[in-house]
Amino acid sequence: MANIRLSDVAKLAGVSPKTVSNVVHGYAHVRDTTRARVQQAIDELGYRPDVRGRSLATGRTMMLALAFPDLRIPYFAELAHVIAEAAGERGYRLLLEESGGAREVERAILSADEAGIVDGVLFQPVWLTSTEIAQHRGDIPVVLLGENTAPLTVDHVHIDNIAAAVQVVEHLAALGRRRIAYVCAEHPRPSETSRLRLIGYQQGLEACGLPVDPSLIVSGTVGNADAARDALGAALDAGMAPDALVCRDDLAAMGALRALAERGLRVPEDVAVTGWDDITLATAVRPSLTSIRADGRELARRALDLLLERIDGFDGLGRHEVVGHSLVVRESAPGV
Amino acid sequence: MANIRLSDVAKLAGVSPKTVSNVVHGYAHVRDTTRARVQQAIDELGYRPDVRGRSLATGRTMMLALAFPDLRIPYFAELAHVIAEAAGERGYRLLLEESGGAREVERAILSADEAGIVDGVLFQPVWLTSTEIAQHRGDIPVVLLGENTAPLTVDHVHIDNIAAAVQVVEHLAALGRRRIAYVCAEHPRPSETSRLRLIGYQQGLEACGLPVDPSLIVSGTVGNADAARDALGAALDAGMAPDALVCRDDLAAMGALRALAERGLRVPEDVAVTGWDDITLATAVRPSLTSIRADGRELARRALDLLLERIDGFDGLGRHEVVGHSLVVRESAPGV
DNA sequence: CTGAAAGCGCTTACAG
DNA sequence: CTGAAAGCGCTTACAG
Repeated sequence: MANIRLSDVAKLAGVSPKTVSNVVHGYAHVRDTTRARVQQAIDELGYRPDVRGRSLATGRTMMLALAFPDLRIPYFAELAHVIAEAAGERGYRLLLEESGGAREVERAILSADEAGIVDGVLFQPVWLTSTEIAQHRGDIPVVLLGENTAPLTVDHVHIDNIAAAVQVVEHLAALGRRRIAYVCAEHPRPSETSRLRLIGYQQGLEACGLPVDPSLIVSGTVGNADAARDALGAALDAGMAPDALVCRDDLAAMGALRALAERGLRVPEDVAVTGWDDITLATAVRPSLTSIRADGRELARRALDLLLERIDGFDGLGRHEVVGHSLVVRESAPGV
Repeated sequence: MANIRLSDVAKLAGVSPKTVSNVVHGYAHVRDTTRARVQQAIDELGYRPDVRGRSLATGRTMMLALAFPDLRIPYFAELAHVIAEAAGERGYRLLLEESGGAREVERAILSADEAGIVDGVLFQPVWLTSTEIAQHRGDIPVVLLGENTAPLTVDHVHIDNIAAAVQVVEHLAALGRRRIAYVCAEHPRPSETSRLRLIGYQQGLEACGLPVDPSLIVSGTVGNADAARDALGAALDAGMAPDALVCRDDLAAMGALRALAERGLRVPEDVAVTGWDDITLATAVRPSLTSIRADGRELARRALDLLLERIDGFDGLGRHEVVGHSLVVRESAPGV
């Protein structure tokens, strides 16, 4: 069963390839009778246009890549969903690429040794430095996502992590909490995301007139609830006695919830807890999580707009856009 | 900055396109000096082969699609991760397509009105019937995932849902539980997945000599922890008094945990709870979830093997393969 | 409003 | 071991 080509349709309908193409793309200025004849030939043969031919001819693949650490981390899966949806609305398919949070994979993603797969890349790096990013993927447009430092030449969309962290600390301080710990800080070197959240945490403490106490910083692996549970558990057993926890993300918060419960500490009565990302399951755990929520749809919209402008030829300096966030208050750290 | 083509490399190296192609693909039988000269030209020009040209010429896109309901459901995100990894090992990229669990989108996925995007499709349908599936996607090979009924002509990989559900019930019965409820059954019409799990649930009860009590079936929306919490909560408030819960999936189990805790019921002392899928977060909640775990890597391996055989021209009847599963015992329904 | 020709970037027999 | 030619399936100016 050989594939049916556009020329087969043209032959059957008795028109030129160009006319078939016009009908397929719904161009105006095709005589109605001609259009009907072509459409009938298409239906009769079961013709389905081949995107490779089109792509080679137009130079566009109508496919975008989204590169990020790991699909198994709920925040990224949910982000991918939103971006795929937004891309679809703009006529683009979305190809997901997982870096595994590995520096060399991130580098490989940017230096893509094959061309013609996607028209542009949305990239959320963890480890790549600004300089490395500057030498990007052939000449495919790239827009950076997340709280990294972006080179001057590259577009970048993110939320204000520092402000969000300050907000979290202020919320906890307003609840009367004084010994506000941070869980987990990556060890030994924090990612840019972690760094900004830590800065905001410290800034928030200072703004509230609370002492910054290094013994309240819990180090540990990020992106893993069980690791957070273990790290916090060890800290608690070693005598740390916080009355609130700023968790780096909701996964850490979930692990923290376990560690606290296992030690008979009540949330929020004894220890208030906040998460970050507001993943779907934040409302499913008990107590439900107070969390920082980025405006995902807005993030997707802005990032895509910037990327499509690049694809359309915009060649100016990198744009840096800040997307809104909010503190969603739930049981784990209720309002006053 | 026009793209560099293979012919540019050929010209610079002073060889034919064929030779460049040979070098790019690492074919043997290219003189070493020639290879070196070509490689130097490639590096010098920064040549990156264009996959569309290759794809058009070979007929292969080296891309596969994975179609399923929703990336935001942890089980699917984790499945996608495993399959993407396995596909990568075989030299294929994976394109994700979300159906949103909508029948018409599922149909559109299978009848794909564009050709040349992927070489084959891994498809986990929710609503499509066997007959509808039989008329599939142009002539692209399809392998079905999950517990649906597959047409005789289509390959199919799944776990034994009925046996797994029986196993769950037997585990709970061995703990001495007698009033084992099921959460949630889709209302009004269950998906094939739900149907099989319900059958196994009933079969398990009968095997254990326990009465099948329709009042212990909680109906509700699937794939949403909060919906499960509300549905179970309403049932409990209406007087249902189970001593164990077979939850349709881990999300339902998480919702159930909340509903129980909110009513002062202890898990597992008062009510034992089991989930299904063994998502990563199953170990993060408290109590951790006893859950059915499909062998995901095996599932990915078998499904991909079948699909690649089809792509290579195998044209026999549909193969149906059953992949292993296990009951992972944790706190929510411990061993005896 | 429609047609004929060239080209997008590769690979694949077929010669040599 | 390497070359020249044709073809994969589309679209895009350019004519008419």
